Amino acid sequence: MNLEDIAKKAGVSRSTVSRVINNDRYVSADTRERVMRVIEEENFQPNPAARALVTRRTEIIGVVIPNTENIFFTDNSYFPMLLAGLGEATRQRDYALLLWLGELTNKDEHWIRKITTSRQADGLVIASLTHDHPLFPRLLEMHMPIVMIDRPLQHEERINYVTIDNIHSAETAVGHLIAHGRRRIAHITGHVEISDGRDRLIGYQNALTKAGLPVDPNLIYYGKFTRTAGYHGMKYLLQYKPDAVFAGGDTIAIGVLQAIQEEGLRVPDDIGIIGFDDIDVARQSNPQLTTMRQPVQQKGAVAAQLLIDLIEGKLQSPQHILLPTELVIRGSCGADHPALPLSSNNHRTQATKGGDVQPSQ
Amino acid sequence: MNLEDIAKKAGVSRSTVSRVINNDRYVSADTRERVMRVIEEENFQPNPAARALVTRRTEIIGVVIPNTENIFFTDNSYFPMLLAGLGEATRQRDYALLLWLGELTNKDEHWIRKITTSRQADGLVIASLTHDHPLFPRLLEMHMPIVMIDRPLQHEERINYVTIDNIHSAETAVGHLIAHGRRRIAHITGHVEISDGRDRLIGYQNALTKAGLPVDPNLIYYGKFTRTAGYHGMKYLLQYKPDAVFAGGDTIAIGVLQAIQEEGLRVPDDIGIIGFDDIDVARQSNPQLTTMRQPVQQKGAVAAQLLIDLIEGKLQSPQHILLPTELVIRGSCGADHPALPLSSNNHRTQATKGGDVQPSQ
DNA sequence: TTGTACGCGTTATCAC
DNA sequence: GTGATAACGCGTACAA
Repeated sequence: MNLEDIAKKAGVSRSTVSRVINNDRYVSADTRERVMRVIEEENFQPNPAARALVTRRTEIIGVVIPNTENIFFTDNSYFPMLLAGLGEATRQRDYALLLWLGELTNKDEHWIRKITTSRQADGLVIASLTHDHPLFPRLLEMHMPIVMIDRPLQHEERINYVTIDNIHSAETAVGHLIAHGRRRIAHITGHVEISDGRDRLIGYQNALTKAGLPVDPNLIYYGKFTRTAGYHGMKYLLQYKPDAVFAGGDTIAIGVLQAIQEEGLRVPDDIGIIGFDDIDVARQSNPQLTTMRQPVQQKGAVAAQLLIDLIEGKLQSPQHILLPTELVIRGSCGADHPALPLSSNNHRTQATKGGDVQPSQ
Repeated sequence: MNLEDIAKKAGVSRSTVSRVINNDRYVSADTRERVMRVIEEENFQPNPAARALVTRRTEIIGVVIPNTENIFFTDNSYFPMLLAGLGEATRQRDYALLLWLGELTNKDEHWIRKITTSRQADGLVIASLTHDHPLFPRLLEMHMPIVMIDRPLQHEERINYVTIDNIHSAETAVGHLIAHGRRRIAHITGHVEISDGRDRLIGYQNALTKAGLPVDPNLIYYGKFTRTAGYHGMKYLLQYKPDAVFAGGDTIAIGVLQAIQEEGLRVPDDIGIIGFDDIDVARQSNPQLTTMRQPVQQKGAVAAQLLIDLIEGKLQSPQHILLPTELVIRGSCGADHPALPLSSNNHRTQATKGGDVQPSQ
């Protein structure tokens, strides 16, 4: 079935059918109806390849998740939620979603080339790209629009991205611990090759400095966004007797909690914990995690919308979007109410008491 | 850049370039080399739309996850792992992956039509489709190959699928509880509109019957594959004093554990638990979950491979593939060693002692 | 308002 | 071995 067949059945020419399908104004009401009827009858869909060939648009957006090494799909729910947001927005705009899951193998070159030069998508959303990934330099040569999730660590000014204010959010989190009397606050970082990891470290340092506290290198453990990193990091850090830990992510925080409890110490009494993300696990631990919530699903949705706006020429590059975060206070930090003088100079980051509609442990 | 341009640069005709790209035998060694050089220089990739238009193949497989209602992306890691497997296999075969995330909205009709009739993919992998989903009847009219993950509850004989032997696996799990002295074994099901949920229920009943135990309807709670269902289901079931629970999935089991511990009862002493899946959370609870492991990632990979084989005509429909499962014994069932006379008549399902390389709580 | 004719970039079928 | 050339199905000037 093609336009020609439909045209014949409806007693019109092929171009008229095309006009009907593309909502061209210059079609009389009853021709349109007649054609529509046939289209419905035949359950006809125009051939996307033929269409793409002439319009040079596929109405597909590509989503690249470059580093899959377990973390992405087993250790936490960050990427799944991102995908949910991306999928939802993509669908609303009537686009399709091409998913590229990466891995660091030898075939990377072929994979990268396929992603960047094959015109299977009209644009790309790229999540959590490390600045040293071979894909990075290729992005700059590309002809289609790109939106990165997380602030790129190079060429920031030229690249579209959507993220949160990691630095300030981390400052707020650590500031909260300080405000509640913690003095030896440790930090376990996520991947510092990604701005999410790096900026939270910076925010941590800022908070200490602003409070007149020393930044002790011994209290910083360079990890990854995994439970295992949190666990081992904490085991290591315990020798330096921290009274609180700011974890670069909730998954890390879960590992931290486990390590602390294994040593017979109490959370939050002996050591307070604050996580980051507010993903599922934050509510499933005992005590539940105090954490800096970021709108992960919304990040995905906004990224997709932005990309499509770029593709359709409704917006011009570069676009930089910051989404709001929120400190959610639960049991792990030892303050059952928000400290008062927090984040007064930034309207994007607010401290609120975290509700919990889920069953609690 | 197109074939014509490359041809000009290489001093040959367009057809020759096409032959080189498609590895046609009838090209002399040095013409091939000359053409290849130009292709490399220009970083040329043939236009997929033009190619698809004539070959009628996109080299893209579609992956449909029909019901997204949170569960898929926040409550457990089943679908992410499936996706990891699908992505890996797809990539190995040099295909791309088009992801369709569903939701039950009014726009479904449009969405379904787009999936089934637009030729953007050469075939479809469909995960966990409920038998009452509007997509189901449409599948049967389709012209491209389809592989379902999970046994379809209708037209099983006509549809390709890859799954596990849920019935026998559930029997083995429950049999294990029985062998260790449990007599009042409850069951919280997953979605029984999916074979994964339904067949495990059947296996549960079979095991009881074979052991001469009564099947008490009061001990069966019809739930979903979520932690919340497990939690509420268990709260409800406690009035009937079960001494063990077979949970339809690990996520359910986590909710069960939480509910039991909240009531001051001990696992496994007062109530034993066996889960299903062996996803991440199974090792993160205290006690860790005894569970029936299924190879989720492999399910995805095998489904993708099967679909591509079908597309390329290497295999004929229908194909039914069963993957092996394995009982992993940890702390929650109260048996620190496998019971002896289990699963003796089925080589696909083995009982082994579960190792744990992860830090334990 | 509708129809005609051309071009999009490939592959495939012929000749040579 | 290689080069013309006819599809593939659609959008879109341009003509009517």
